[in-house]
Amino acid sequence: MIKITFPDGNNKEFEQGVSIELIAGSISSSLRKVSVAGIVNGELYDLNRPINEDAEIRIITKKDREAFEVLNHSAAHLLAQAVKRLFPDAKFGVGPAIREGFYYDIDAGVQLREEDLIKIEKMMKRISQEQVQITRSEMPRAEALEFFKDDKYKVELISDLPEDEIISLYTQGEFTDLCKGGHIGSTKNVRVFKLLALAGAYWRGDSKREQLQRIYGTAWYSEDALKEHLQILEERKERDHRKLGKELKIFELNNDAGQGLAMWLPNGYTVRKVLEDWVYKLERKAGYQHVSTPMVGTKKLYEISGHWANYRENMFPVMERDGETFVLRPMSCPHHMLIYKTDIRSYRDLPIRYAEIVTQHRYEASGSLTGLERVRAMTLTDAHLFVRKDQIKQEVKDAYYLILAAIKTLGLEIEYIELALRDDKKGKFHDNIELWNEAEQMMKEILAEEKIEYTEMKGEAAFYGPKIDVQVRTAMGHVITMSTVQLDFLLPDRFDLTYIGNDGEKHRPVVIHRGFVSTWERLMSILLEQYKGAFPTWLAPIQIKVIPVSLEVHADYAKKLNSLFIDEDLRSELDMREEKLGYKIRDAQTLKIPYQLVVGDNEVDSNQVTYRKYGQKEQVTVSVEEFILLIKQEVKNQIN
RNA sequence: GCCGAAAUAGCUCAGCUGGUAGAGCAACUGACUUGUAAUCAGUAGGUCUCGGGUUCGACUCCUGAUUUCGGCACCA
Repeated sequence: MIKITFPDGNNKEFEQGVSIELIAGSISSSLRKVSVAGIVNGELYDLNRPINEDAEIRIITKKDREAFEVLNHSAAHLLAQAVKRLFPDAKFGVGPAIREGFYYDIDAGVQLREEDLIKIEKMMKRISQEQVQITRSEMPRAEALEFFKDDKYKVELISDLPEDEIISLYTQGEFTDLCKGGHIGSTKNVRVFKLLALAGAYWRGDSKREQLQRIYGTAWYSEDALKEHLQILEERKERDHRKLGKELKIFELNNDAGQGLAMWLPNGYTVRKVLEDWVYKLERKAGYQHVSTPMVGTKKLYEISGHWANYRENMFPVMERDGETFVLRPMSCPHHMLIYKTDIRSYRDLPIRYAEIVTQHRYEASGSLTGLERVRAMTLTDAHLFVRKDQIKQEVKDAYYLILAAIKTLGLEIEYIELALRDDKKGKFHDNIELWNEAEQMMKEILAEEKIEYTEMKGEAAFYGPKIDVQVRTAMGHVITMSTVQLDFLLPDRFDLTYIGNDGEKHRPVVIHRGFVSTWERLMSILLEQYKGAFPTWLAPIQIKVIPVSLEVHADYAKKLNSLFIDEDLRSELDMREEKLGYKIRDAQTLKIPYQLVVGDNEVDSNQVTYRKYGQKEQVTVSVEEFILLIKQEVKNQIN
């Protein structure tokens, strides 16, 4: 007999070799029906996998997050089996469950086309109907290498496992896959699914290696759930900043201007200017000094910093004149280093915080360009903090909390905080391991002291140091970096930055690089998606639309109001077109203008306004003074 | 950059198996003069992304390029 302990601490004796399915059944038959797998001593177990020793278990039912993973993982196997039937030469990379479904990386022997997905999906349905048992087996590593000898990808995966590893396999009918599990028992349980996309994906994420074809799909426990998911995918398109940016006239991308070179339209630039002014004030209050530096610099400048060696491929082509070579500035740290050097610095001067609204150019790979999210010319408020070592922690924390406050004001949700560290594999990191360890250790201490939860990302650091990245999720489901605080012990060295300590000796300052709320371009894309284009009043390009009921009778009053609002520093527009009232109202609503004012006899007679707030049905009538007060309060408090 | 797909009027889209294009909205003109999501009528608008080819004839088929989209890689 073995002892099975449940999550609530209770335990019960079972025969050795009992399974999750049997345990669930012993509790109730209804529980058994909704069970899909179990966690046994921290490991994911199939329903029928024997449990041979005392164990803490948790039964996973269809409602649990893990159940979705199990189903989708099995769907990936089903996909592979179907591909193998249709393309017998097919070889397989990896096929995991992901956040919203699954994928499998496949080398089908031929180039798959999108229309093949239909055939593959049909085959999957057929295999599902065959109700093939999915069974687990284990074999020693050497045997597994022999078993998979025809699939070079699997061989490579197995070869990377330790010598003494027992390899687990899952077999369904004629198809066997290398896999840790767990799975869902039978192909009949993978009934509701849809293949969504065909894409390229480099083997092992390495662009120097072969490119496999990745098929994405999603599997659910019911038709309704699948339908709902597909509905969500549709609705996301409504939030897409590219669509909203066009509808609301925020920005324009035109090939004659150049790929990834966005133009800000009046509405977009208005929002950007509000953001710029806001951030400028925040930085001033936080003790930053603003500087301004040129958009072009010598190649030499970036050779000193090390950016030329690391990123020359991602810079715009060089310009040469009179024996000098120039580049369009891809970032601003070198300039700020030089500004630091304009004077002898004392330990009493530090920290020095330079901020700048910087336009920078990067020749991003064509395939990575995405609306305003990823562009080749971008403007951001960049900052470099020059600090003593004993000031690092406080300055990093202050910078971090300033970022957090800003993100909160913008009403954005943080997906997670990432600590980007170096790893041994990539060659880009500078080679002073001692400095690296010190910097990484300090970042970890800061995060621990502030009780900030974070995810470690090895190999994601900048070449000069570790960084704390604030990640947000876009409407389309991508995670992108919003803000960053980076610790840099390298560039001060390269630029030979010094300050005089209280010992009278020269010391090296440390630089903290800070990206505040990404670039204005990317921030705009995030905000558009966040607000679905309905900007809060303080950001809205047009805050008020004044609509006279009758052009003849109410035009003067409408004009008077509009001028009054503009004098009060509010962004108001007048709709004097010869159109029907309903038409103008619809137009104002479509443009998602926060305050829509319809003025007619009632308002003229009483010197009042009747407003309708965007997103609300009700109409409110107040005095003009009251309205101005109300809206100014809202702007001042940056209410979302 | 790589893999897959797409490109038709300012915008959103239709256009069957090849016979040189159509709708709605927007624009313009005129009429209507309006109290909370589209008034009516008319006019104009297109090298069907750009080259090359097949064909009597190409928006449609083939081919090359460009851009966009979905991914991958990259992201100082």
